[in-house]
Amino acid sequence: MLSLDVKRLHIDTTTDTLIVMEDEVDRLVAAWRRERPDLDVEPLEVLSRVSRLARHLDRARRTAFAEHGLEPWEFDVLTALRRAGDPYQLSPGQLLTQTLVTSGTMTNRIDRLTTKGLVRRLPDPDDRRGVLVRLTEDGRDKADQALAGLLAHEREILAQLAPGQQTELATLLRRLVAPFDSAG
Amino acid sequence: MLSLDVKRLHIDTTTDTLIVMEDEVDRLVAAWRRERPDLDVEPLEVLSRVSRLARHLDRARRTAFAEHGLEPWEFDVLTALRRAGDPYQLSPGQLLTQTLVTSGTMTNRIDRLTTKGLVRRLPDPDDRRGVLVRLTEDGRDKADQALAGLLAHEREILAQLAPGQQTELATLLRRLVAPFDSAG
DNA sequence: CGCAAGTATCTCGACATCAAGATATTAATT
DNA sequence: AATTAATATCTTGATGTCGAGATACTTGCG
Repeated sequence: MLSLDVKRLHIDTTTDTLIVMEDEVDRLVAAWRRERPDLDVEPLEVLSRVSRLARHLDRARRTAFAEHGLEPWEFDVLTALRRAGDPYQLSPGQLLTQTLVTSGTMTNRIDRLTTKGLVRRLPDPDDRRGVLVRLTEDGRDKADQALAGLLAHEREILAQLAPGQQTELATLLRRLVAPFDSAG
Repeated sequence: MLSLDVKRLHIDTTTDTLIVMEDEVDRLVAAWRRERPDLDVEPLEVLSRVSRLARHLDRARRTAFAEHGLEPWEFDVLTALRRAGDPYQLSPGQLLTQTLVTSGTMTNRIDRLTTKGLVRRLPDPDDRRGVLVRLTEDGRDKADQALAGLLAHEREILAQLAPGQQTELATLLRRLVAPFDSAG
C-alpha cells in the first residue's frame, strides 16, 4: 500500500500536473523512523528544513552577490553601514554586534574593505580609543545594487508561495526567533 | 499614533500578559523601509528570519552536542552513518554528498573521528580505490545519545508553536526547499 | 588487449575565522 | 590626583575549510 500525505500534493499550473512534493528532510525523517522507530523525530520536520534552507540561501546569496563583485561578508558589513543612514558610519564595536563576528574578524574585514575603497576609517572625535567606519560613495552604491539584486533572487525563491502564505510563514518564524533575539 | 500589527500580539498563558512580538528582522526591515522607501523589502520578512533562526539553531546545537563531547560536524558524519543502517558504513564520497563539504574536508574529518575511535576505515572489497567508513560501537552510541539530546532541545524551541502550527510551518518550508533539493 | 577517460580518495597551500592577549584610552573610586 | 576597572580596537597563533592537483585504480572503447 502506498500512503500519501495530502499536504505534499501540489498542482503545477503551467503543466497541469499533479506533483508529490518531497525533499531531503522527508528522506532524512524516513531514515530515522526506520532506524529509530522508538524516537519521536517530528521536530526535525521543522528545524532541519530551516537549517537546510538556510544553507541553500547562503549559496544563492553568494551567487547573487558575485554579480556585483561582493562576498557575503562584504554585503553584511556594507549594508549594516547603509542601514545606519546618513552619514553611513558605525564603530567597529557596533558592527560586530550587528554581524555576530569577533573583533579580530572585524578588524580584518575593515582592512580589506578599506583596500577595496568601499569604506574609510576615521578617528572618533569623541573617544581617542575609537574609530568610525564610514561608507564611501562607491561602497554605498555597491550596497544598494547588491540589495536590489538579492531581493530579486529572493522573490523568485518565494514565488513558490502565495502572498498570504508568505505572511503566515513570516509570522510563524517570528514566534520561533523572537525568544533568541530578546534573550540574547 | 502607534500602529500595531495584530499578528504580533501574543498572550503569555503563564502570566496572562499581552506581549507584542518583535524580533531583529522587524528592526532590520524597519531600517530598510526608512532608508530605501522605494524598495519592496517584503522577501526579507521570510528569508532573513530563516537565516537568523538557522544561526541560532547552530549555536543551540553546539551546546546540545557539547554535553556528549561532540562537535556539530562530528554529529553530521556520525548520524549519516547511523542512518545508513546496519552495518553503518558509507564511502567518503557518499558522506560528502550528504554533508555538503569538500573531499579534503571529509578526509580530515574521518582522520579525526578515527583518532577518537568513533569510526574505522575499511578497504572497499569491490573497488580497490575505495574506502568504507564504518561506525564503531562507541560511535554508534554517541550518535544515538546526541540525537536524543538534540531532539529534546528542539522540542523546547518548538514549544512556542501549537502542534498544528508546526505542521503548517513544515509544509510551507518544504515548498521552499523542494526546488533546491530536486534541482541539485 | 591496450590506452584514454573517468572515478575515489588523499595531499597540500591559501585563507577566513576565532580566542586570547596586547595596547591605548576613558571612567569610576577614594 | 592616583589608582583601578572598564572599554575599544588591534595583533597573533591555532584551526577548519576549501580548491586544485596528485595518486591509484577502474571502466569503456577501439
